[in-house]
Amino acid sequence: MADTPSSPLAPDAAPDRPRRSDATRAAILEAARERFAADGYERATIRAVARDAGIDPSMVMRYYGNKAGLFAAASEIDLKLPDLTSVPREELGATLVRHFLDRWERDETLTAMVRVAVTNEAGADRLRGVFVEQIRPSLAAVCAVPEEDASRAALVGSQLVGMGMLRYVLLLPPAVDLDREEVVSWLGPTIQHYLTAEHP
Amino acid sequence: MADTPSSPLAPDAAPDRPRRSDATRAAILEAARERFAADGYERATIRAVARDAGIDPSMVMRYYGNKAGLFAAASEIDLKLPDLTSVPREELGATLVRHFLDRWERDETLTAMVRVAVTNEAGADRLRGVFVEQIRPSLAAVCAVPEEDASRAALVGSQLVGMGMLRYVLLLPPAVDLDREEVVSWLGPTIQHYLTAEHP
DNA sequence: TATCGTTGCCAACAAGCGTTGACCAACAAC
DNA sequence: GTTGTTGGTCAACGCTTGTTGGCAACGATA
Repeated sequence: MADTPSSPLAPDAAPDRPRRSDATRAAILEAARERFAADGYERATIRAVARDAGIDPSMVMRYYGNKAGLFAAASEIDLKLPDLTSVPREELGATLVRHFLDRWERDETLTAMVRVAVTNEAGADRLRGVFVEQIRPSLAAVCAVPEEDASRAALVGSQLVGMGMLRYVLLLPPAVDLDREEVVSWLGPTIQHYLTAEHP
Repeated sequence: MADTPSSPLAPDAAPDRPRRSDATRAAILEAARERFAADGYERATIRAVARDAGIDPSMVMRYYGNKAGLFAAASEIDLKLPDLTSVPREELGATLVRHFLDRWERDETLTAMVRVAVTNEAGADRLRGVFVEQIRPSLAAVCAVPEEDASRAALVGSQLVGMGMLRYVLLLPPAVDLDREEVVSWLGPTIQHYLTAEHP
């Protein structure tokens, strides 16, 4: 469930020499991200991904091993969270909200991750991994009570994920209609509070 | 997609006389809620629901028409939101948070709805319906700026749904580990603010 | 030019799905 | 006691899915 099929190439220590199939691989990944984002894990079929990418389904299998491997590759994500210690303390909340709105709107990876995570255990693992490896450490650096970093990060995450759900996944009209800076000015202080308050 | 198959009984105006099959129907619904909650729409198979209920798959079809009808029946929910106008104004937030934690923990209906809504359009409709018909009107009665009732409700919903996602669906450890009153004392003021602030 | 790994297509497989219709047992009404 | 209705099983259908293996064209290397 967690191996790297890559391709029948050099068995080891091959520092990723460019392959003739790189364009195809990229097309597959892009199609996969779109399908996973639109349909979730089960309804996103390998056949549909292949069709979108303009190739045969068996190519997807060759390059990514199986459906789980395809999702693993398509859901790799680096949130690129900024170094929060160099952000003016009173702008932490707004900065984070803006960053997440950006990340959510740049491509469909986050939507795909959430849609899959909700009904697929491997997807849920992936999302928890993002939380543990990226969100939590980044927030810990500026958390008001260092030993509460996990729960504070969970609170921040709950507000950000919740807005993402309503606005980008469920497409609830009043959430979609909020304009960007409106979201920032509402959620910013909330995040700020979860992060910097000494006590609830 | 939106008819009521019920059963081959009186064609109309039959005020739901008890049927001999009521126990079976209830068993099917309970099994369905569990399966939808655990697996989402696609992976929750009619065969599995029938197995859990101890009957034949074709019974599910007879009583609920098809899979969509089964979900429609299993996802009927009344949040039973209290009349917020009779809640002391400064306790609005805490009251709402407690109510939602209760509702989420009483049975698996909410988890099922969220799990399905994320990958199934009918499920998403259902959840948006709950928002429009139950959450929004209830909150509108106490909204600080009446003409902003939709966006305020979306903000409140985003925080509540987000915590529900992390705590009951994704089972993110630090969100699961928060104890109840801790959640109330963090989210309460947030909800309170979204609801009663004149301005972000 | 001959070789060999790579890229791609095609056809098929086994399994699982939602759904259907025929059929039987128990009950209720007359 | 017969008859019609209801509750339930069984076996099958058509379809889609993930996945596999064989085979042909291509491109670099020798």
